[in-house]
Amino acid sequence: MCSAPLGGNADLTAKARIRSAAINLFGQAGFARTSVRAIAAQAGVSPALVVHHFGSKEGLKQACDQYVAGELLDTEAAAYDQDLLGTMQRWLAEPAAFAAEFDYLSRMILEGSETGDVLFERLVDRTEALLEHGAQAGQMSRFSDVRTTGLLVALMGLVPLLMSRQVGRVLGESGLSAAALQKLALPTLELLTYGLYTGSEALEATRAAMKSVEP
Amino acid sequence: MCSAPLGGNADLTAKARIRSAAINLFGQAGFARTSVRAIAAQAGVSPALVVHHFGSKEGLKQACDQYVAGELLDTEAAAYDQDLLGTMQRWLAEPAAFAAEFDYLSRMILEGSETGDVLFERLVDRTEALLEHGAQAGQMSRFSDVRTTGLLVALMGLVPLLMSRQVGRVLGESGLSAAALQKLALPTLELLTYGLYTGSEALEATRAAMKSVEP
DNA sequence: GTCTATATAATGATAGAC
DNA sequence: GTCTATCATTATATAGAC
Repeated sequence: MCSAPLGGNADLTAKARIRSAAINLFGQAGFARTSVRAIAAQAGVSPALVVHHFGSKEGLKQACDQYVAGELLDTEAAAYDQDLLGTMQRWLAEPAAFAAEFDYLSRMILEGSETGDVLFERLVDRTEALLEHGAQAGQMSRFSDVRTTGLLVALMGLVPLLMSRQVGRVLGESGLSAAALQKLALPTLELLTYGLYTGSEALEATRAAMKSVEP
Repeated sequence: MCSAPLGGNADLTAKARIRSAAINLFGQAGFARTSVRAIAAQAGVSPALVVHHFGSKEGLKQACDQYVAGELLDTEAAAYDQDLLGTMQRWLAEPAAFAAEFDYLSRMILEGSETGDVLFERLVDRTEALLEHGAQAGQMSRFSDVRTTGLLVALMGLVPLLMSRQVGRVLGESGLSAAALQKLALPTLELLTYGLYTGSEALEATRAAMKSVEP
């Protein structure tokens, strides 16, 4: 609510317009495939001004990283301390006002920026804490390795965002639209509630296989 | 077994050496960040020869796509018709002889090549079939939307490969090593066996929330 | 702060000799 | 098939006027 969605750029300062354009283009095409010229063109300024404000293309990227990470953490803090998966899905359900930021976030995590790595690790931390809390409250299963399980659950929550193109393709939607999320919600909950296997044969088989290797 | 792992390149033809170098470098750094010159250098040939054999950088990429996809499907066919998740984990457990191909496969899926998209859709198809078979045999749960559940399970199996860097980071391993896979195996099976939630409250809440939106 | 003009380097691709 | 040499384009970044 406090953060202005991108899009109506006319009244922003040139610096903010450049950053906004960069978030858009980096998010759409990735860092390497996006030129300073293209960013300048979309922002309606000269290429030189981009460098003047951000030092270099790399500097611009880091500014974008910081900005998006900040937006994310602010909004996250504002939206009570509920689980992150729910929070993210709430954002995603919004009328795509934050679509550009989410595309950028996806690139940030996929293209290996330091800020993205830190953000991801924080997500795993929170998910792990969520699992511990849920287990204590009796609402969630107890797992032998909570850290790794937290990693897996965090990945499950994140992967539709990271692979929005393929998810959209399979579901017959364009990207991670509201309709696509709608289709994902129930199956995700079913899978997390019933599990995939009806019995523990697969699990026991894996346990046995691992014991025979590890002595 | 029938496919020669990369690495010992000395006895290959120049064309094969170029393709091998390209798979390595594209897999490590991505398509846009890898130059034809760098590929030529690693293959020990001139940049011009790369273009001579493959027409263009884009042509080289498509040749790599086809090659890796072919390797994958061949090996897949050879390894009886078991489930893909198991097959992939078996490959991944190999002493990293196929590491380059897997890095490339990851790029292929993440960077949106047509071949990668087709490969992914096939993976979802197989996973869906696996779910149907498992449900009929009584070994797997029945889901309201088998297609979407197949998508989710396929994503779960694929995501450690696609995010090997972050997974390695969190697990204290370098990338998706054999040790990292070892750490992932049991928690994955636990999650798929017990599910995350002990009760169906979360599921029912989602069902209710969706009914109130959809009419 | 913002521009035009330009330096400098790297890129993908071509021409033609061997 | 393979090379050297080179072209044309594009990239990031700088210099300096306004």
